[in-house]
Amino acid sequence: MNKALDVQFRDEEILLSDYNGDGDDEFAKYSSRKQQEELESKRAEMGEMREENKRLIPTNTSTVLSSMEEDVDDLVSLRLGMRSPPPSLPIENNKRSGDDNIHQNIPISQDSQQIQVKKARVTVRARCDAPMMDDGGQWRKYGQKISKGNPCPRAYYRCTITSACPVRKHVQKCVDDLSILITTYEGTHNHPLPMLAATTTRHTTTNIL
DNA sequence: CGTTTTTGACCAGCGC
DNA sequence: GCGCTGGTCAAAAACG
Ligand SMILES: [Zn+2]
Repeated sequence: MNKALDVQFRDEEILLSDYNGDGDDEFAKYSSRKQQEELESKRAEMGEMREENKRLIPTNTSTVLSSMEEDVDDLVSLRLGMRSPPPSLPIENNKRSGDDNIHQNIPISQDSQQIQVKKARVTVRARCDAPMMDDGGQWRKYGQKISKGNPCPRAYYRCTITSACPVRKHVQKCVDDLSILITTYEGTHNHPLPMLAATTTRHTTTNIL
């Protein structure tokens, strides 16, 4: 149908590299969410743009292509659009009321594999001219550096929705296509994210579905 | 007046 | 040990 979007989707893969999982559940959830979000955006591009979506993407058309990258190992293989729900892992959705669900049940060194699932890292490649796309979150820039192999500087942001949110993100222009922004989210929020959820044809319920 | 951005300083890790 | 690089801090400026 609408091939439209003159945007050339390079590839739509979700890039998700996860490192230690301090609560992989959360991480997974987060990722899913993020992906979903991205999907929404993408869909928006597709033409299903809804007001809410518009809200997310104000003035720039951003094509979101996510890519998946398993750095360490495939501890978690999340796939956009086709998530495989853990068989016996109901995940209570975000019952983060306590917010510290803490991973007390960490699978003890799974088979001596590297247990480095602690920090979630989600990289999203989006096409947009604006210096930064609005993902619906609140971020405070805390630094900027010019990397060596890149003409463009990299900006560092930190989540300010709550005072103690460990989530950081940094955006950088792609070297190949200056029109593409690479946004990398790192960490997991410890508070409910506003936004998202609306539109949803699906119930707001947290999904996981 | 509170918040965010800007920007150089500062620091830790790494390679030599 | 030294210098380079990437990442963060923090003071001042810029905004609303
Ligand atoms: Zn947050």
